Amino acid sequence: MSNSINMKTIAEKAGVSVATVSRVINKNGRFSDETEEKVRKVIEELNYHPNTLAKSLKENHTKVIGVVVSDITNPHFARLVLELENMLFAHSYSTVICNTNENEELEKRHIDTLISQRVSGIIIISGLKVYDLNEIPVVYLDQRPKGYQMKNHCLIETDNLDGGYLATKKLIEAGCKNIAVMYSFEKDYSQKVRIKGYKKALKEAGLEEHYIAVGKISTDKAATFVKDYIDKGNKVDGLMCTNDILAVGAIKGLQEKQLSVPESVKVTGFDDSILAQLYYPSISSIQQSIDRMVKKTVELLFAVMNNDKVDSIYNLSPVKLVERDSTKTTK
Amino acid sequence: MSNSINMKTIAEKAGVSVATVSRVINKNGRFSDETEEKVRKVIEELNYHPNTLAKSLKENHTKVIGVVVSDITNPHFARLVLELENMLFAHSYSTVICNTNENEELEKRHIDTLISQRVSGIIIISGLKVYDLNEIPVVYLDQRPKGYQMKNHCLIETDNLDGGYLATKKLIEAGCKNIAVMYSFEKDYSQKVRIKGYKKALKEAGLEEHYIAVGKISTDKAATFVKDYIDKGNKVDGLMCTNDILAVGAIKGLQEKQLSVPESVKVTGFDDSILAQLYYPSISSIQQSIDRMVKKTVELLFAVMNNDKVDSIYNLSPVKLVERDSTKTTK
DNA sequence: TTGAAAGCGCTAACAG
DNA sequence: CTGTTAGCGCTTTCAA
Repeated sequence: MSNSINMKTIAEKAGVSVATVSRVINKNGRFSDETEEKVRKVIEELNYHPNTLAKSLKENHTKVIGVVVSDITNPHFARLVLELENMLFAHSYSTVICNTNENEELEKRHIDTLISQRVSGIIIISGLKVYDLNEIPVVYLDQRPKGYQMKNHCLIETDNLDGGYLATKKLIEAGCKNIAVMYSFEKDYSQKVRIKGYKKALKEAGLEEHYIAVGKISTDKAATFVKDYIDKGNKVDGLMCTNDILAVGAIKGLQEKQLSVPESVKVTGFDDSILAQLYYPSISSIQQSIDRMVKKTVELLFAVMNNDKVDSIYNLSPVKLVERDSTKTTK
Repeated sequence: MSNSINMKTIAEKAGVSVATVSRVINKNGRFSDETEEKVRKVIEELNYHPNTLAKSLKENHTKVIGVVVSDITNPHFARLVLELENMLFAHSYSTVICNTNENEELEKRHIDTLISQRVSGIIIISGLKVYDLNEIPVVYLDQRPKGYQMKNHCLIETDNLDGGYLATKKLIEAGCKNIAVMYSFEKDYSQKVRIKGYKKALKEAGLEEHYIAVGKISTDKAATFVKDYIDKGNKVDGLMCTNDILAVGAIKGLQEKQLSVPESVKVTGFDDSILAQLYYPSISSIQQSIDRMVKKTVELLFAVMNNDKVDSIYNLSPVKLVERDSTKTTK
């Protein structure tokens, strides 16, 4: 083991009992300044680190939260996880991050491991499915899981409807007439709602709907499918993509078809990730309130953990459109 | 606590002793098929998850590895962490990921927490400094820490010298005569060595060295500093950047100065991250052997954990140049 | 093949 | 203010 010195060692060296050592470590009062000093000195000298395992076993709760995420290399998820980890750490909680690769079997194993570790709570950013861990609090973040029920499950999500609507409206305002939506046909809930927003905006403008379905989300697929679409003789001058990765691929594809962005076709992304900021042309994208969502998530999780009363176990965070070059009008 | 049913519950329900339950769970033999079936059935029924805390406390070791990383949103680090997590999980280890924001105080707190959790080992990707955790094995990955000593510390790193050399050589071969290196002046060890490679290549070609130092790594800073450099009347037709983020910023800056890439200036990045692949123009970049490094790291860590003999506690992983548009010759 | 029981390091009730 | 001690859930030795 990493360390065989324990409270008993400290107690003996300091000439006190283990109870006293425990008290000073946990600042539980009931000891004199003099005693405290003695104990602290020994702890320092021996570079003692209390065993969290034993503490948790005894206290019947751990200060660790499990975070289950489908793909940490997706910049949007990475941001979410980073902020979660920071905020949790500030509350003296550790974070165990689990990557599922969108694999159900793997996700199950990860969750079992988390349960065995007796984590205090779990945050799930994968949208795969709903879990009934009765004893252990779960908050779903950003991705609405299959089987979700408003009354039973905690969910913090983004206003995808408004996002889809705002993005599409921007294209309409920029003068686009043939506006298609590009999405992955492995449609998760977020995408569905974003598409709803798209429809709503088109309807208001009296325009027709057009769809470009892509396989698994990747820039290559997006480029291929948009080229196909063009080859089939379809007209597009506006393209609402359900995320930034698709938008990047779409622009690549359009350019290969000699359609310049934004001159010939205007494009919007979703997530306002680093891709949208850095790509050339830079991509107008829907920005989510990451900080707000993370804050809400942690608050809700802690509330459930403490059995506090909560106003609502659901929260919808607002979005805004960040305008960049991909939707510039060139008058 | 998440679960108050324990081995005793299972034992009673199954009409056996806790020792037997433990044996079947851990497949330790010494029980009949009949007994096993009984026990497994009860476990299933009660949806029992053994308490890892108690197990670890008793066994005096945990199956968890701590990973300390300076910035998970850096795509290069995200890749590393993802692969580590996958590989560790395949070995039945959990991963606790800690983000330090390059903050020494925070890193210290994180490491203390990991020690208290009695993690079996720690992988550090931050380059901040060397830690002496005597009892607990540490492997430094990708970033050589300050105070590193070949004899005492485990390190898996990339051949930064060759990387810097290859990138610069590419620029030379592409006909560049005024080749500058752009780096962050918060120079970490990797950057220093990449710059060494740059010098080596220039020397071979009999060219002069030029430096553009940027503050904290960011695209904005990179753009600003490169514009400054041009404004001061300096000539550049080749730019070796010590990472992809700087390269992206540099290209932005050059373009704003009406210097097109690669026509007027050729640029190389480092890390071959998604930025290099997606940016327009796409950026030639040095690719590291992520999979190999991760594999070596885990192997080394486990070897140290098991007190196995190891050939070497150091490993240098090869790099290669991935050529893209930013260094294309336009003859 | 099985069970009883000690003990991992810690906290907290209880006694002083 | 301080110490003694039971017990958290598990593994493992020892005995049967």
